[in-house]
This record gives sequence, structure tokens and C-alpha cells, in this order.
Amino acid sequence: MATRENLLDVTARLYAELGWRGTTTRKIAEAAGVNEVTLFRQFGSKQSLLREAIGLASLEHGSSGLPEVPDDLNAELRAWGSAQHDSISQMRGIIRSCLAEFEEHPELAPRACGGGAVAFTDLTRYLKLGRERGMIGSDGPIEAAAIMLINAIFMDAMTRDVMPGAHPYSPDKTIELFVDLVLRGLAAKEHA
Amino acid sequence: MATRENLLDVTARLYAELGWRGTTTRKIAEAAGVNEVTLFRQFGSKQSLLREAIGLASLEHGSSGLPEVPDDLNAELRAWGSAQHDSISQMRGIIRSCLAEFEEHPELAPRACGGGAVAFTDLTRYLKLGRERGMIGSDGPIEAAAIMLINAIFMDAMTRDVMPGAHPYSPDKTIELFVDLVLRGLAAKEHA
DNA sequence: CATTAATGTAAGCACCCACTTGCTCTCAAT
DNA sequence: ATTGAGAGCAAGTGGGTGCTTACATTAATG
Repeated sequence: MATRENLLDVTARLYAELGWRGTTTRKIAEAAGVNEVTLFRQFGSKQSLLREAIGLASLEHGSSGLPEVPDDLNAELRAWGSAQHDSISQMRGIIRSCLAEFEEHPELAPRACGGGAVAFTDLTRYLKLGRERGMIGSDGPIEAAAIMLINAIFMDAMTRDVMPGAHPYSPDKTIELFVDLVLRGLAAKEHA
Repeated sequence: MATRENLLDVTARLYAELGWRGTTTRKIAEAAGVNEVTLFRQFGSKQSLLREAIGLASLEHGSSGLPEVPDDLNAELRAWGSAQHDSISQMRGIIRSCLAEFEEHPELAPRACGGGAVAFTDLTRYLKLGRERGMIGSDGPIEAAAIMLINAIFMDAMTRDVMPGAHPYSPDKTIELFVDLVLRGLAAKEHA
């Protein structure tokens, strides 16, 4: 049924821009080219429509992972970072709305930000494997590096449009610099 | 006039929690223990009240700066980072609302996030001075380090309450780890 | 052809929204 | 003692909000 998916899609887009309160059932119906009553017949309430729409939109944006086995740390981390950045960028409207409305709708934020946890375990695994293979010094704080890199990329993707002045480099260049710094901090081979 | 400041204070708090749309003039008046009409007589409109309240709240949270001249990089950066974290934590409601509503009220976000730019120039200056004094290696990417550290701290302070699982360490411990990694990356003396 | 499920239309409900009007009260400065 | 500014109160405006009801249309299925 195209009506349902259309409504879910439109709802997610409106929510990203206008938040929960701004996303009215009238606007949803109008933007979807559907009668407002249909919306209630399909989803019962605004709440369940929004919940489903946000959950769905969050699932769709799984990012490409890191290689099973590290080979070229710098190149692979940069590719991964760029993919993360892109993925977060596309989701930023929804994420920002969920974060802002966390106190009113605490069930939404974990869904929208859940990708971060996946990224963390994936990145930690990758770096630890790199250490086992001798590509990274033995005393570097791997977990901290993973958190820091993800935080920094996340932050960049979330605020780039809002504060262009605070982002002197392009996304790719920024990630290149971040990855370089982290690898230096972890005493990776090229930076010995 | 206590009425004005009271209204401004209450408005900022409500906005941090409920955003623009959620902060109704009725709620403001009620929370301030003031008649709704008084609000309009004092500020003319909801818009001008909110603008003034947010601008004021953003100004109040200037964070303590770094020392003029670096002495103990690690300790000073950790103290600075903790102060930044605290300051952002207190502002996080307002910042999150401003970010989420950037497309509807683009004039607000720069005010709320302006502290970030100050932090960046201050931190960059500090690190460059550290390099001149030989406390930091000559080829480390100082600007990237400044951006990355600020991004990471900002992100931590903004999402700590929302995703507690993604923050395994206390704020102070997290900052300690971040500072350590950055100093390693910059080839600071203790990590040579 | 008859049925049925999904959609559309029109109207309305009770409530909240920003904001206004007209009036009264209080209280400090003149 | 009079005045005038700031606050309160009660009521109301026009419009938006989530949601419902009753009825008509469409299109595929039996």
C-alpha cells in the first residue's frame, strides 16, 4: 500500500524540519496528498505515526562498516569516517529534533542515535585488531580514540550547516585531519 | 524591575525544555507567577521575549579561559576541558532547541553556540604558544587538534543525558582521556 | 452483479494558541 | 491628596490542533 509508506516518508521529513509539535496532522496529510482522515484510519494517532516514521527512517541509515581485517589504517578510517559523516548528515534533522525533545519523548532519541553505538563497537574492534597486528602502538588509549573520533565526526556533521564559520575545512578534509591526529595519538606505524 | 528579569529567566528555562512552539505565553506567565498580559506589555510579543531571553542566557555562560602562557599542558587542558564541559552541559537544553529549530529561527543558534568559536581561537592560541615554547612537536596538526577536542567535548556534554550507555566514563575521566590522546597526537613532551 | 475494503469530502468537537480590550487595583512620587 | 505608571483580572478575537462522525466514491474481489 503506497499510502502508508508515503505517509511515513513525508512524516519523517516534516519531523526533521519542524519537530513533534510543528508536525501537525494537517500538514502531514497535505504534504502527502492524502486526506487527514486517512492518516488516522491508517495509524490511529499522530503519536504512533510519528513513532513508526522516525523508527523507520533511523533504520534505513545504516552506514557501511570497516573492513573485517585492517589493512591500510589511514585510508580505511577515512573512508569509514566519510561514510559516517554522510549518514549522520542525512539524519541530522531527525537527530536534532529527537535530541531537543528528549525530555518530552525520551523513546525517540535512542532510535535516532543508535547508529553511534554500532559505530563505536565496530571502530573499537577494528582498532584493537590493528594493535594485535602491530599496526598501532601498545599503549595508546584505543577506546578513548574511538569515542573521540566518533564524537568529533558526529559533531561536525550535526553543526556544519548551522555554524559554517566554525568549520574551516570540507567534511573530507576535516575527517582526514581527525584520522591523522588519532593515528598519531595511537602511535600508528606511519607516524612512528 | 524584578518582573522583567524573572520573565526572562523563566522563559529561557522553558525554552530549553520545550522549544519555541512548546514555550507558550500562558506557560511563561504561569511559571513566572505573572499575568499573561504583563508579558505582552513588557515585551510586546512572544518573539521578542524569547529572543532577548535566549540571547541573555547565552551571554551569561562564558567559560573560564586557558592561561595566558602554557605551563602544565595536561593539567591546564583538563581544567579547561572540564570547565567547557560544565558550561555546555548547563546550556545544553537551549543549544539543543536552537539547533533543532535552526531552519525556523536561524538567528538563535549562532548566539547559543557562539561560545564554541571563542573556545576554538583560545585553544588554538594556547597550543601554538605551547609549540613555540617547545612543549609540543613541530609537525602536529594543532588546528585539527583544537577542533577535534572541542567537538568531542561538546558532543559528550550534549548527549550524555540522552545516551548514557554511550558514555562509559565520567565527564572528567572522558576529558582526561581526550586530552591525553590529543597530546600524544601532538607529540607533547610527556609522551615523547 | 454484489460485496467489501480503502479512500475521499464536509462538518464539527473541545481545546490551545498569540494577542487584545476595557477595566480595576496598588503604590510610590509629586 | 493627586496623579500616573505598572500590575492584575475577565473576557474575547481569530485561528490552529488532534481527533471524530456521517456519508459518498472508487476499485478490486467474490
